[in-house]
Amino acid sequence: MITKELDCFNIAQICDSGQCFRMRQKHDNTYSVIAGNEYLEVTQNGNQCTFHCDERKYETFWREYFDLNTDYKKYIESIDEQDQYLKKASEFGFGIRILNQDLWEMIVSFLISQQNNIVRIRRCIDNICECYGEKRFDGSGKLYYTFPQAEALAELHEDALKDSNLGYRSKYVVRTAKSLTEGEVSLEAIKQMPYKEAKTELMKLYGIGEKVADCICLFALHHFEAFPVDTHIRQALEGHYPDGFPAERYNGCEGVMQQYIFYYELMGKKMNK
DNA sequence: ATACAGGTCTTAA
DNA sequence: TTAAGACCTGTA
Repeated sequence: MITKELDCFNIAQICDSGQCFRMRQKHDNTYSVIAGNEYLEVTQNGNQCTFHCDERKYETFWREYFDLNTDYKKYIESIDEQDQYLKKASEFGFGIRILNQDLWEMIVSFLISQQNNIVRIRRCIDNICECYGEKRFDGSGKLYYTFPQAEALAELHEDALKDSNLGYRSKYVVRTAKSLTEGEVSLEAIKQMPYKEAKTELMKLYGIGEKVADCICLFALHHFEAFPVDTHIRQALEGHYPDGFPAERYNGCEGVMQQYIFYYELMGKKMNK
């Protein structure tokens, strides 16, 4: 177990920010997450964060995963004093971080996310992990499933994932898996590309449009200049930025601001009611 | 009941 | 180039 005192880190906010669909609340202050081949539980009390793993795993995997080398306070402090809306949003979601998640997993996750709600997205991803992923046990015997490889999904019939509750998105995932295993598009190449090139390349995949491509760029490739615009963000922009979001001012960290806004729109409203 | 979820693709003007 | 329609399914 590793305990750290962390600023701008709140596991509950990260869990609810809708970028990782394999993170859950376990108990009051404890959350679980599955990433790559690993399972982790995190307990947080105030600034004290306990990672239930050994130091080596923390240093070689989870530190990078949670983006703990990045100073988010710097981004929050860079917010325009005049912009009360963004200031409130960042105060509300001060502990959000942009995770470093697996590229293939984010492609599938955000293909599924379109025109969908977060509860069902989670269920869909659980389903395909249990159906096509591999069984694993963590140190204390806890069973979990890894995210399936592209090869496992590429061989399916285009409608096969309807059984996993994907609906019409089934063929998007299967065809995309095929494109990747056949080498039509290379994930390793995409990882080396700058933002705009990577986005263009991702949009060659069936079912990936501008919004989903931006989510993938932000959550897997760590391109902070990506600013995904979905229905919630569009509403917020119409209400608070009639002349457009001041992207120039937040050049290079638009995606971080997007997350504060998204979380504030999603969770802030829920708490008002 | 009807609209809407972290949209994209297809088809027609 | 733009705009309407279709698309799975669950929830409020």
